[in-house]
Amino acid sequence: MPDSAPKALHKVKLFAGLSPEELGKIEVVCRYKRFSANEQIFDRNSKARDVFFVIRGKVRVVNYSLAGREITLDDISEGEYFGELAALDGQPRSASILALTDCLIVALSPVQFVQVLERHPKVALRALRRLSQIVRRSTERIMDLSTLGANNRVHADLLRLAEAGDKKDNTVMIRPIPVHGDIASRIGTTRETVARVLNDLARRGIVKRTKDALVISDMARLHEMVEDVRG
Amino acid sequence: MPDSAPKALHKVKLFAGLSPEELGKIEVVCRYKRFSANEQIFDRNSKARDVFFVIRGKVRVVNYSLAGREITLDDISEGEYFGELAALDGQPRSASILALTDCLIVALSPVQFVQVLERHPKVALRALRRLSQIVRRSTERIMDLSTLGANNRVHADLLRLAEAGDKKDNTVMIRPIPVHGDIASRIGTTRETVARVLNDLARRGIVKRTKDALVISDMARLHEMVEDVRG
DNA sequence: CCGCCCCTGTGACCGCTGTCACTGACAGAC
DNA sequence: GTCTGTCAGTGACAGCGGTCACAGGGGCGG
Repeated sequence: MPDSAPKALHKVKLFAGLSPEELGKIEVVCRYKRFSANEQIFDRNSKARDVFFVIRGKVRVVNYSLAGREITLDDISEGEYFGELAALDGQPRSASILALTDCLIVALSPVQFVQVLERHPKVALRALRRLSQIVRRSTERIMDLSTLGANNRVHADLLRLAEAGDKKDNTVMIRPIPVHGDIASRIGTTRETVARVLNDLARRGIVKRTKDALVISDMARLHEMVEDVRG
Repeated sequence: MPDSAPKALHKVKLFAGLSPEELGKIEVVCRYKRFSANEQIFDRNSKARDVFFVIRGKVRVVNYSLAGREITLDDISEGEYFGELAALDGQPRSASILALTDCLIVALSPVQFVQVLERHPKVALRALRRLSQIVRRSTERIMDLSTLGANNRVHADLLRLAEAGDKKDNTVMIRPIPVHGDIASRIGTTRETVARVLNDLARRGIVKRTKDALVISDMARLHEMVEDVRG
């Protein structure tokens, strides 16, 4: 067992507040796994039902259209988890998981997972809140896809990225510079469209691309551009 | 208190398995409400956090774009509930609720709701499974919106409607006949597009409209039509 | 320092589909 | 029976944006 084995679970926010003994009991029934960047962790429709906790690294929840188009559903960071859906309802996996970086993951069987939830109401509540969050994000996305055009979706996505950036009044630095293809895959359009929109915004002086950051210099105007067409 | 007051909660599937006394304890802290068809039950972004159980009637979860376009997110029937998101995470409501028919609803405060979940792990698990189901449906929808054209989304929606219809080999009766505008609002397109697609399918002999049902006479072909363009 | 590969920028084309503007059916109200 | 409102069917049109095809550019391994 690798050095990181003992007490990897203390990084898992879902289990915050559990006593060390309780954590230990869970830990002994977990299996450790390592994945390298770009490795597929599991595939949509596969049969296994384990829940996976990301101890180190970052993974992406994706799905592919039959045409091969890749749609990003979510990114999952250290301390979070994935695979609950199948563990909870016994259905096949609803999406595929891709390691974005080298990862250390621990896997818990569905039966054990459910036991933990039953024994620790606080944990169950935390799981409920997380699913709530996912539902909220999904419905926002459905609204965007249903009511906005492709270029407004780019604007909306920039605003979302800006949430996580270095804010300062009307300007925000987004770092690292997002890859166009990634944005496209999140919002359901093409790399080309993203590039065109970004350049259009640059020409209007709303965003700027520096060496290592994407700078939104006029958040207010960006906001308006989304609202306008929604209206 | 109306005749339907005593023991309305036994209709709520979420609480299945609770003893009559336990149910009673929950029931006494509930408030009864009636709504008429087309009445707004609550609005997106409103501040109240109650969970609502549908005792009789049917409601629709909707959202409106700033342009006024109505997007249907889900329909909720007797025995189900809505409003959990806000109750769980304290955020504003993520969507509006519209009564489709006259309804009898009981409301439970967020605090009480959470207490029930904490005291009854089985109930919490059921809630988790329900959210899982919602997440699955949402991601399917996101995939459809991101990868399919408008008319293929109509095909896909017909297939979904067919799931709930009278199946018999290759033909399915869908009753009552869905209103075009409703389909459009679910899949993010317009009434006109739905009409055109349906008539196109009729001309090809794949669906037929009878007095009181929409008959899909060639499920297989319909399936192919979706797969083809996905591929 | 040379290739290579991944990312970006842009033009041309054209098909899908949303919008607008009507017509027509049907059903319930009075 | 007539009126009115809701739902359905269809044509014309234009514009968004997906697709294809290249041209750079910058970083990294060897």
